[in-house]
Amino acid sequence: MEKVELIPELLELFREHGYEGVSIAHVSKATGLGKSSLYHHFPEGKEQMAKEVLEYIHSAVDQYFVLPLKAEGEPLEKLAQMAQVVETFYDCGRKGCLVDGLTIGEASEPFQNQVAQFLDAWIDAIAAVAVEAGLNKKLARERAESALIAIQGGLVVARALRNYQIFKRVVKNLPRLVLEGRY
Amino acid sequence: MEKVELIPELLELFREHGYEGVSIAHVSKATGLGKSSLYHHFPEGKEQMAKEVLEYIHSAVDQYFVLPLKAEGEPLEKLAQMAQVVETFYDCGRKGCLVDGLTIGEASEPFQNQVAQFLDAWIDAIAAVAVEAGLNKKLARERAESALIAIQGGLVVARALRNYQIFKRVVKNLPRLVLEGRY
DNA sequence: GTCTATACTAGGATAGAC
DNA sequence: GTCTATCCTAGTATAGAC
Repeated sequence: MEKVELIPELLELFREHGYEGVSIAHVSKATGLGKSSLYHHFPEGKEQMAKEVLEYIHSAVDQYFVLPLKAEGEPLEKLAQMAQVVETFYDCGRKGCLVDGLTIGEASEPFQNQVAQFLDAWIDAIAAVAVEAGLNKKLARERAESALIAIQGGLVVARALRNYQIFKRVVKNLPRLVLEGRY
Repeated sequence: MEKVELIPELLELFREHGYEGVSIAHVSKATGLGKSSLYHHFPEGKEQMAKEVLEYIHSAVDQYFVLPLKAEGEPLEKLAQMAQVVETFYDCGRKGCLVDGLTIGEASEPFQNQVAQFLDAWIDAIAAVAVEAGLNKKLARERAESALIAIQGGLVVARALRNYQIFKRVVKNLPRLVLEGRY
């Protein structure tokens, strides 16, 4: 098994169970590799696993969210497409999020910078689209923040109530939230 | 130390570290009680601790959020007061939330029902105020859900970016979010 | 690169004295 | 009701063979 195939597997584990909820034994079972093989690929253990997952996520966010938003296109249309990808990525809200799983607890402290980085990059890209659509900079940033708040909050509330329709509604309204300020 | 004084201490621990992030040793240190004393108060161990914290939170939500919203008063005014209490309760977003901490990971499964219950009670109370203000039932429910989504998402994003102004803005806009649908 | 075996630590929980 | 001492399991990590 190539290391590059390991990372998406680890991503699923971390976003489902959070950092402290994932044990090497879990990873071993999920990947089919023995503990020693895992330490061969990740000599610094679980912390390194999380860090490499975050690098992977950062580049995925760039590829699937940031770059398409920066491409040519109608603002509303680009946001609608982003919403589509968000829905898929989070499996309609069932999947949970790294922002959540990797910021809770003191064991998660080493990841805070990386999490903040990709989140900020995403917010910036949305804000740029809002500016493109005619909003002033300050308002654009606020709306972009609100979009991420809606996504993250939608994941938390949908999971807590086990009602994934809620997440679908949130995602569907994302373009309007950014461009009109409506939910 | 009375049991009733232990619960708020436990609440702080769980919302800061999440369920799996809290160890009995942590609890012992934070409360000053030895492990055996803790098991005297909570014979079923950590799981019981979390459950009693959730009971405590449920009654706190009733007392501080649900009842005031059900009392006589202007809808906008009642929501503004709720926002005030939310800001205090979460210490301007610094404190983290049980909905988060007690729904991540499989070890948290026993708490899902309790979490869903108090969250739902809170949403219902907000929706009732929205109906009072003239919104139809379906829209009122959606706006109330959006309010909780904004609170939870605000906590997650503010913590991740370590920018607590974001949470303050979210909270300040809560009444408008519910009654006008604006952020 | 993967395995088995093993060391070591931390976490959850209990027994029994005071 | 609290303590010390102890048990057991699960978790992290490493050694060394193949």
